[in-house]
Amino acid sequence: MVNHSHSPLCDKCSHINKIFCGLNIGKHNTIFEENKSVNYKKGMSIFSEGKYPTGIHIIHSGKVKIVKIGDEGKEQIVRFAKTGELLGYRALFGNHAYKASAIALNEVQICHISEKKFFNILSKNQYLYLNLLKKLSLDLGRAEDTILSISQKSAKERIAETIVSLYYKFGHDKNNSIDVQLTRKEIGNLAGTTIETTIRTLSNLKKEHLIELNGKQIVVKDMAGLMCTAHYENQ
Amino acid sequence: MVNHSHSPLCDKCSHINKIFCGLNIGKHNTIFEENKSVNYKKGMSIFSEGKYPTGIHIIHSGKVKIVKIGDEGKEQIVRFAKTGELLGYRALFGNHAYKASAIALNEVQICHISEKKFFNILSKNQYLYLNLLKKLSLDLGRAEDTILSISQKSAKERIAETIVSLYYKFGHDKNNSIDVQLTRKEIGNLAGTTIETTIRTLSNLKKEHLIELNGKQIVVKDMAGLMCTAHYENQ
DNA sequence: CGACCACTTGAAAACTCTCAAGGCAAGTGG
DNA sequence: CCACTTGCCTTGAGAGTTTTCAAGTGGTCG
Repeated sequence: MVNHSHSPLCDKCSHINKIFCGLNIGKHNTIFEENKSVNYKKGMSIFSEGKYPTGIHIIHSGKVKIVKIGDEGKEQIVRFAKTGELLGYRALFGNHAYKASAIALNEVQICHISEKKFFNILSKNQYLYLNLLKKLSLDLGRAEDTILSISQKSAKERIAETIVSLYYKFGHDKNNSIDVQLTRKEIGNLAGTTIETTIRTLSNLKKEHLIELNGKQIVVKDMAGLMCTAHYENQ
Repeated sequence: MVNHSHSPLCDKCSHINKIFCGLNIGKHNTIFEENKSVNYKKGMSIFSEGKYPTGIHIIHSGKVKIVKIGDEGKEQIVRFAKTGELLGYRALFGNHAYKASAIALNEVQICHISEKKFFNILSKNQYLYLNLLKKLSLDLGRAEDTILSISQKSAKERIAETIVSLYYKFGHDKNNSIDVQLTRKEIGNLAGTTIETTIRTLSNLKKEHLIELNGKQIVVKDMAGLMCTAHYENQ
């Protein structure tokens, strides 16, 4: 299933990773030189809900969805992560099993740092703590925004909001086509609704000339209108 | 509005606060001796969405709800905090305005530590970082659980789940009466539903002999049944 | 070509919300 | 002490949204 490649060595991560960016070059090498990156194909899981963490993961390249499984096996996306982000540190700090799974959305390369090594690095680089605290704070803030949205907004508002979020999270090309490919089902569960409602709503947004749809590609035609529809407040 | 009392000195916090519990006695004094505790009456806000933090707050005693305000001014409770917990550190670490408000649920005493002093303490007590990371990790996990619940569960399931959560968060007396008084509206918005649906659902749960209602007092009569109704999985 | 998967559409059913009205208890002012 | 106000709780009924179920399309892959 998993392809262990001996190159590239993951000192490359040091350049793409915001959280580790302050480490000096010498230290970089000691962190990453022994680590191998691991490749995951679309749909493969990087870690799974219920398992125990053995360290942290750094996304060398690619996009990942963090999902939880509900009672009837229905998947719920709680977050995305992309190149340069850390995964799995929450379970490590919380000292418990993973409470969600990480699934590759496309071809993903992951570097793994063992728990021991990670805490060792932490103890020597205090600002890393601050970076992690900041990251967790932002994630928690976003999660709470999501709670607010799902609780109080209509399906249409939530889907419009979801599109805006995806636009900012994953970026877009010069045509404003969002740089991520999700199924209708995934968009629906991001917005906390069913696939049918998602399809109907996307259709409506298209009719209102707010977006354009080309298969899985979503093109934002009228960001202001979308934000207005979403009652979007936060960046 | 606010009653500044010069006693008790807040070194008392050191005993009730899990996050600061490892500080040695000498350091305790330097942290807390200059701080005054502030009293808040029920309904008063300790800090408000949109304002900028000047430090962190420690709940010396009492119960607090963390709320966000939705588009139409509708309140959404995203979290509770009680005696011994820290408030407002997220905005501090994230380096942004408060994204939610903290409202006293009953008589609350709060100690405030300035930003400067707080970071100073942090820099000298590395394990504090770990405690905070752990706390944030758990909060994020809980927020994501909430997202899952609100997205996938019915109103009845969510209200049953809310009762179970309140039971564990705030504790209960020997009769299994939950140790917090919330309005129907607050319970509803915790569960992500309206006051009417909340009332009807609580009624149904009572008819099914899962709970007993005495005004705002909720007594758990059949925890197993409640958990089953809620499809409750996590502690 | 057939199987499969994702997408789409329609119609009915179910759930939840909204609106309206009334009850009850506590607090206020005459 | 009583009328009045206020806030919270409760119930009913209809409206509205969203889900569910069913059916069908289109594209891809072996």
